[in-house]
Amino acid sequence: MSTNKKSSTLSEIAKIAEVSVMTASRALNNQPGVSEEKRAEILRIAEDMGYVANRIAQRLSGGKSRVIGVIAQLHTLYTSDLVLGIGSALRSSKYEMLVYSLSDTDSQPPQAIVSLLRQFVDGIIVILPFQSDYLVSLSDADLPIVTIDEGPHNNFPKIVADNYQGARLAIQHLANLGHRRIGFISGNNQLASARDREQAFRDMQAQLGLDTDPELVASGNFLQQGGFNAAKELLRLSDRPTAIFAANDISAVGAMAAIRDAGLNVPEDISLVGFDDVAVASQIYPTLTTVKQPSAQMARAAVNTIVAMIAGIEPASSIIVLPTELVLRASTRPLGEVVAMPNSKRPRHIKNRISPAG
Amino acid sequence: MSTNKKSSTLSEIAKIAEVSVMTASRALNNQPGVSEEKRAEILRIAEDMGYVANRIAQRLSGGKSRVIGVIAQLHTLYTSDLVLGIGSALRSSKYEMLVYSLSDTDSQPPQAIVSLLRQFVDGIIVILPFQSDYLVSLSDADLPIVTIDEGPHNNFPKIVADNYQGARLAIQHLANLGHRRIGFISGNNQLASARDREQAFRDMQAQLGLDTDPELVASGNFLQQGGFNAAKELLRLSDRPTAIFAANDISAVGAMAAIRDAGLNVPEDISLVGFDDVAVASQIYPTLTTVKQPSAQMARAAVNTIVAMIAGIEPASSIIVLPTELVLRASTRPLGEVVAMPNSKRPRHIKNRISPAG
DNA sequence: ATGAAAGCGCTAACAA
DNA sequence: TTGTTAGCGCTTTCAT
Repeated sequence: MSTNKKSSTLSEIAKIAEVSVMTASRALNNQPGVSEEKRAEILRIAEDMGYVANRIAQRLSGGKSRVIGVIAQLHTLYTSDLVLGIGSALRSSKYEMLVYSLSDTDSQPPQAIVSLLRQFVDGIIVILPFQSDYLVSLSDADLPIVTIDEGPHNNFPKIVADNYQGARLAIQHLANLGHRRIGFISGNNQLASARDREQAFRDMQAQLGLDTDPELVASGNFLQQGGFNAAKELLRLSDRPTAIFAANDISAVGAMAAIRDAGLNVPEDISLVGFDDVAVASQIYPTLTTVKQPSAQMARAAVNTIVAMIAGIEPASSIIVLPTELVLRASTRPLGEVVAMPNSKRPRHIKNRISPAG
Repeated sequence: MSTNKKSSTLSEIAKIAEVSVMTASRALNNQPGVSEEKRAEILRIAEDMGYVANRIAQRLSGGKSRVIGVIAQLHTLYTSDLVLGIGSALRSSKYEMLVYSLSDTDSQPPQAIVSLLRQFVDGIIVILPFQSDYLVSLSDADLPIVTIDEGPHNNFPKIVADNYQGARLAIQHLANLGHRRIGFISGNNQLASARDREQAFRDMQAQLGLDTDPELVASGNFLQQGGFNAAKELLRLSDRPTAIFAANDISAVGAMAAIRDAGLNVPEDISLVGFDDVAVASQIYPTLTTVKQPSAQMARAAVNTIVAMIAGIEPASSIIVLPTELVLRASTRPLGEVVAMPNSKRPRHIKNRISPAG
C-alpha cells in the first residue's frame, strides 16, 4: 500500500505531480484553485507515498496544527474520566488530543508547558485543579481556551455540572428515606463545585427541616484521607448522624472505611452518598449511591465549544451547565427499617445488585 | 519581572542586545562562541522579556523539542499510575511530557498521531496495550522509543516488571496459608505479562504439589467483567477452590463481587490475591492482598533510558526487569482456621438499631 | 568571537 | 487555474 520510507514532504509530492508546491498544498487542503484532474492526481500520489502533513511546519507557518491541548490532573479519577471523554469526543473530529498531566503536588503547569502548548496547539481545554490562578497568564493570548469546572479568576467559557442540583437530589433522597440527621463531608472549597455542593446541603437542611448542628459539617478535601478523617469526626458526635453525604466519591470511600473502623455498617447503621460516580463507586462494597456527573456530556460540550472557537465562532454562552443525576446503589437505606440479616448475604434494600462492570 | 506581552522572539532579543540572532541563539543554548559579557547581557535581556524559545521552530529547524511523547491507555488504572510516574520522573529533567491516550476500543494509535508525535517529540515511551503491532511501523524511524511491558513484534528497549516472580510470590503465600486448591483467573494472553503470570501459576502448581485440575484455570481478560465471569466459573466447580489468584487487581475486584454474589465471603470462604496494587486494591473491602508492580521505578527506568537514547547513548541492555513485591492485606487467611468474629470487625452479625431522630 | 546565508516544511499574499 | 515570493522562529554551515 503506502511506502513508509521517510515521510515524504509536500515538495516531493509536488515534484512528482509536476506542479508547484502551492498547488499541491491547495489540493491536499481542499482549497479552491485547482483543477479537478490535478487535484485527483495529487491526492493519488500523496496517498501513494503515504504523505502526512507536517503539523509542526503547518503551525509555524501560521496555520493550524489540528491539535487540542488538555491540561488535567490525571491522578484524579474523575478528571481521568473527563479526559477519556474528551478523547472520544475528539475522535469524531479532525483534531487530535495531547494531554499535559499536572503532578499532584503542582496545582498549575510550569510556564514551559503553557508556552509549549500555546505554540503548538489550536486550543486548550483545562480541567481545573484546585488553583487556577495561572489561567490569567493565558488570558491575553489569542488562543481559544475552555475550562471544565469553575475556579477563581476564570474568564473563559466554562462547562460545569449542576453541582447544586445534584447535591439537592442526594439530600432529598436521604430525607425521603427518613433521615433527619445528616452529616456532610465538604470538599475543597477553592473549587466552585465544592462550594455549590455545600450550599445545597445547607439550603436543604433549612428547607426540609433537617437537623442543623454546625458539627454536622465536617471538612474534607476531596481526598480519601480527608473523607476518612471527616467521617471520624462525625462519628464521634454524641448524637451521631444516621446518614452522611460526602462531597465526592473518594471522600465517601474514606468515610466508608472510617465507618467500618468504628464497628458500624453501611447502610445498616449509616447511609452514605457520594458524588461523581467514578468507577470505584460501583466497585466497592457496598456499592455507593452517588450523584453522577455527566462527564461524557461535559467532555463533548467542551470539545464542541473549543472547536467552534477555533473556527472563530464565539460561544453563545460563557457557561454551560449540565444536569446531574442520582444513581441509586446499595449504600443507602430507609432509616430505622428492621431487617433480618442472613449470614450469607447482605441485605439489599435497593434492587441494584453489585454490578460487575465498572 | 517579565512582561508577558506577545512571547518575544529570538530576533527581538538579538536586536535589543545589538547582536546577531546567532549570537543570541548561542548564548541562550549555552554553546561556545560567545564572550562572557555578551552571554550575560543576552541572558539578562531574555529573562527580562520573558523570552521562551519556540520549540516548534527549534524542532523544525532540526533541533530538539525537549518533549517526550507518551502513548498509553489512560482508562487502565495501572497504566495511569505509570503515566503519573513518568511525569514525575520527567519533572526533574529538562523534558516535558505530552500524553496521547488510546481509546479503550482502539488498541493502537491512529496513523495521524504517530506521525504527529514523530514530527514533534524527541522520543516516545509506549505503554503497551493489548495489541502492539503498530510498533513495527515505527521501527524504521530514527526516533528513540522505549516500551513498558512486552508484546509481540517489539524490538525496542523495554521495561518490565518481574511478573513471573511476582506471581510466584502470590502462590507461595497462598500455599503457606495452607491452600492447596487454588484457582487462577488469567489475563489477556496477548500480553507477555499475562502469560508470565499464568506460567508462574502452573509452575508453582507442580512445584508445590497443588491441585492441578485444568478447570482451576479460568480465563479472564484483565477486566472487571472478565474477572467476575471467571470467578463464577470457578465457584461452580463441584470441588471449588479455597483461594483464587487473579491476574490483576481489576479482575480480582470482579471476582470479589462474584464471590459475594454466591453468598460467600472473602477471606473466610475464599482467599483472594490480585496483581498490580492499583489504588482500588486498598479501597475495596476487604482490602486486597496483591503483588505490587514497581510502577514508579519502571517509570523512572523508562525515562532514564529514553533520555539516554536521545543523547545518543544506546541502552546497555534491551530489557530491564524490575522486582515485584507481595503486599499483604485482608483478603487472604489461613485455610481452615476457625475464627472468632468480634462484633466490631464482622459487620454481618451486628444490629445497631438507630433511634429515630427528633 | 561574531555574523550572514540558507533552509527546515509549510502557507498566506500576491502575481501571472 | 497556477506559480512566485515571502516568511513563521529557529539552527545549521560557512564565512569573517
